[in-house]
Amino acid sequence: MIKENKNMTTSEWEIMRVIWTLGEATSRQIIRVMHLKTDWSPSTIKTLITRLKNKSYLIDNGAVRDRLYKPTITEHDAMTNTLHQTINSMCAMCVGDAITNAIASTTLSRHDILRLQDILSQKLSTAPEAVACNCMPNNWEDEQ
Amino acid sequence: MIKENKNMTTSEWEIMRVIWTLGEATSRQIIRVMHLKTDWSPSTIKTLITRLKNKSYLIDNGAVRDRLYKPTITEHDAMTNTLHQTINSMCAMCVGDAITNAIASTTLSRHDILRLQDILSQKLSTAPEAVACNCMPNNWEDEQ
DNA sequence: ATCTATAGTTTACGTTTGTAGACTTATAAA
DNA sequence: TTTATAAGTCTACAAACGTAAACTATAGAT
Repeated sequence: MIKENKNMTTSEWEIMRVIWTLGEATSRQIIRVMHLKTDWSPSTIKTLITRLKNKSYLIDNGAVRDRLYKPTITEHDAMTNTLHQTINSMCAMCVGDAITNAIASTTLSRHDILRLQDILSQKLSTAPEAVACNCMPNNWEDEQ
Repeated sequence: MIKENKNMTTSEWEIMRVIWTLGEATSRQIIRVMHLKTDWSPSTIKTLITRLKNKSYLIDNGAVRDRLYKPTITEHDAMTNTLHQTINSMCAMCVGDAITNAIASTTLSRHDILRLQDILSQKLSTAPEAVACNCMPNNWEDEQ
C-alpha cells in the first residue's frame, strides 16, 4: 500500500526536518531529538516514519535493525513545492500583497535579500499594472 | 459544537474564495459558481458551508431561506495567516531561498514589486549574514 | 389550498491524521 | 545460553475530511 503523491502532514513534516538536518537517521536518533521538542511517544514517531516511507518520502537501507532512513526529496525542493502549492491556492490578485507581508516579518540573510532584489528588478520591466483575480471561473457572470 | 481556531481545509478555502470575491453570497450562488469549476455536488457544498460556519469563518444573516453568508475574516488576513503558518513551519535558514524561488515564479504587479523593493532595502541594513537553522531543538547535540 | 422546487439539516461512510499500545524479534549484556 | 532492551510491525481508535444521499420545511406557482 505504498502511495506516492500524497502530501506530508504537518507532523510528518516535523520528522522530515530532523532527518533533513541529519542527512540520514535511525529511528532512535529521531525519537531522541523529537523528545526534546515534543511530547510525542516513541510509538507515534515510529508510525510517522512508516507513513513517510509509504508516501515515498523516506527510503531506508534495509537493515533489519538500526535502520537508516534517508529523504527522497531535498528540504529545499519540499519547501519550494509547499510554498508553490500554498501560493497557487490563493487569489492571484492579492497574493503579492500577502507575500510582501510575509517577507516583512521574516528574517532574511543579506544574500537572500540581494538575490531577491536582483530578481525583482528583472521582473519589474515586464510586470503588469495589476494581476487579475482568479478566484472565480471564467464566465461566472453569464446568465444561465 | 462550534469550534473556532481550526484551520480551513483546502476545499473549504475554495468556497471562501468565491464568498470573498462576492462579498457575501447565498448557497445558491456559491453552488452555481462552484459548479463551473468543480464537479462537487450541491450537497457537498452545503456541507462545506456548514463546516465553515462551525469553524466561525462564516456568519449568516439568520434568514430561514436564501440566507446570506459572509466571511468573518478578510481574504487578505486569511492569506497572510496561511503564509505565515507555512513559512513558520520551515527551516529558517532555507526559507529565504524558498521564498525567493516562489517569487521568481509568481506574477507580481508593479506596485507589489515596488513595495517589496522598498521593504527589502530597509531590511538590508540590519540583515544577518546568515540565518540559523531552527529544525532542531536547542542542545540536541548534548550527550545524555 | 395544494403542490413543487429547493434551501437548509441530518445522517452517512470510507479515508486520512494524530496519537499510541501491543506484539515480535534481534542484538547486547550477564 | 538465557535474558532484557528496544527496533520494527500490527492493531487501534477518535477526530477530521472529502464526498454526498436522504430528509424537512418553506416560498412561490397553480
